[in-house]
Amino acid sequence: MSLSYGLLGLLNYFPMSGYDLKKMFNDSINFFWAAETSQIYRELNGLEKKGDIVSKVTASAKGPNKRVYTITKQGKTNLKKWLDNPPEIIGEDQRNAFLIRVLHSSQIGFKKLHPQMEKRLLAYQTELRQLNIVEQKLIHYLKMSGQEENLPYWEMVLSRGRYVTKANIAWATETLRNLKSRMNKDRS
Amino acid sequence: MSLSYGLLGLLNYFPMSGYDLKKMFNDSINFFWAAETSQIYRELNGLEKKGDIVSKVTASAKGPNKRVYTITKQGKTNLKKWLDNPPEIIGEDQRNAFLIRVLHSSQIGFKKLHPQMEKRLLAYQTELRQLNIVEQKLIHYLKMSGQEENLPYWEMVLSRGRYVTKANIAWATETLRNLKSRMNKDRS
DNA sequence: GGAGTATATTCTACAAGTAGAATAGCTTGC
DNA sequence: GCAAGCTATTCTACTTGTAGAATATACTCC
Repeated sequence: MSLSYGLLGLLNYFPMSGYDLKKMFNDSINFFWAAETSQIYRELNGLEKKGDIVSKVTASAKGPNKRVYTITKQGKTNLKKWLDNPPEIIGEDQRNAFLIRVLHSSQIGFKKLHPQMEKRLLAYQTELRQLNIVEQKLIHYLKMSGQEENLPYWEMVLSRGRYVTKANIAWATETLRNLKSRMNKDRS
Repeated sequence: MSLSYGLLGLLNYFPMSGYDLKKMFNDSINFFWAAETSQIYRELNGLEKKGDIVSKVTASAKGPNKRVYTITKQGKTNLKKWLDNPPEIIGEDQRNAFLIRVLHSSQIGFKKLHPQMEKRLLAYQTELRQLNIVEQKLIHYLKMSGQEENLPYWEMVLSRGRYVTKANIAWATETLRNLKSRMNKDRS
């Protein structure tokens, strides 16, 4: 549900093929919602069947023909309706496989958890740098397509990414200190 | 995969029925991994078929017979093996339906996003309070079952919850200010 | 003109998650 | 004794996500 509206919202910027959409998706929504290519195409099929988008095969500038999807009037209405009617409990999945590992790490001990946490910290730091790169790309996208009105909303989402990533960095840093001091105690 | 090891790790504390497990899960892993009852039972079937756990029907203290699952030697080995061999990229899903809404909210405008954000802030604040309650419950669980060695790991996970929830609170607070000032500009 | 790369979509199979109904035993209180 | 409520598990149907193979066109550089 959320994914298909995420895609529909992007198609509301301008018509795109599945391929284009996937690329745009990778630089944007993908930061808070993962999706394989095959799933994106499946969602597009669903949206077309539903009547929220229509498609037309068009020559590509540099490749085989592509199927370009355009949002319909119904699609625009449905997008707004969805945005305007959030469920009582808005899903915010905290699904996090790493935390399951941490939780059960008494089975391997502080010493073996430490390098895993170090790796995680590096990943968080990379993520933070990525956010800045993505921001530049997005501003470019939006200006190119006369979508500046969307900029503030993208900034809100990016800001959230920074807050949470920084929190993760702070946590990992503190936990590494904690792990190290516990490792030293174990030795004594 | 992650879920089944999450459950296996809990069963490593002491034998439990699916029902008990679900209750314990709700007060712990559920904070960073959601699962329906039906899914937990399905995972238990899978784990038993695989040989990581065995079950035995036992009289219940206050209800119908229950099927109590016990981790096997193989299960303990597999749990450790899983913990000791994290994938190169450890999954940390940021799947967040609310951010998809924010991203596309130019379609409804700042004014309609504001109350949604307020609601979200309240949810974050509740979450923070919940973490403290859960912490007390968990300490109780662990002490009751002589699992104090696991306490530091639970504390790490809870600490992460606090960091991220506080980050969300800070973000929502800032964004609400932002939305309000933009709403005022719109009026002019 | 051939190899490599980017473009572009489809397909299959399976795993995991969602949602809730259905069934049924046992206890407690009236 | 029976209704309410907790205990306990199973079942069905469906949706979404994961993973990657397969197919094919077109451009680019050598």
